[in-house]
Amino acid sequence: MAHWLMKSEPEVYGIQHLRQEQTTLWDGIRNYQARNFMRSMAVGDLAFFYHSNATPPGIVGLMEVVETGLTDPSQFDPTSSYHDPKSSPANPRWDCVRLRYLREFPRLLSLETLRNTFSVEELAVVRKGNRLSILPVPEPTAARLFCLLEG
DNA sequence: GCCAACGTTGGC
DNA sequence: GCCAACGTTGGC
Repeated sequence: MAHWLMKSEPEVYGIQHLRQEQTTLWDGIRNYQARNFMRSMAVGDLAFFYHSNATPPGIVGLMEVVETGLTDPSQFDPTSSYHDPKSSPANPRWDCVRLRYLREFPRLLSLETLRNTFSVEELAVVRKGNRLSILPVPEPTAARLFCLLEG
């Protein structure tokens, strides 16, 4: 069982939206590296929900991967801002996964605290200018995150 | 609003 | 295949 960090802007889709819906398709990922990380996810993996473009940015909750290998439907939708004209149902290029709400942490764990706690090797999100919206979290780092978030 | 980081595109 | 131009992400 692996751990991940997944970013979303709270004003677009935040942890509160997921708590209301309980499950969601994590669609709209249009970066090959992030897509490939989604492709290597397995059912039962856990993902830290990270609020980006927030004040302050940081980890706010926990999700579980409940379905993998899904084709992102928004790539075929001409009215969607995620529409990809180079993609077709016969040749889809973007995947997504389905996630389930697990819980919200009692306090946000800010990027500033993460930077003071982890090196870039331990947690890639602390690297300056990191734009990847989906990142793997090494197991030792995941264990320390749970201590910080719930201890 | 600014800017650093960096992926993508297109000319050659 | 190189590289400049451009666009996007996201912190500050």
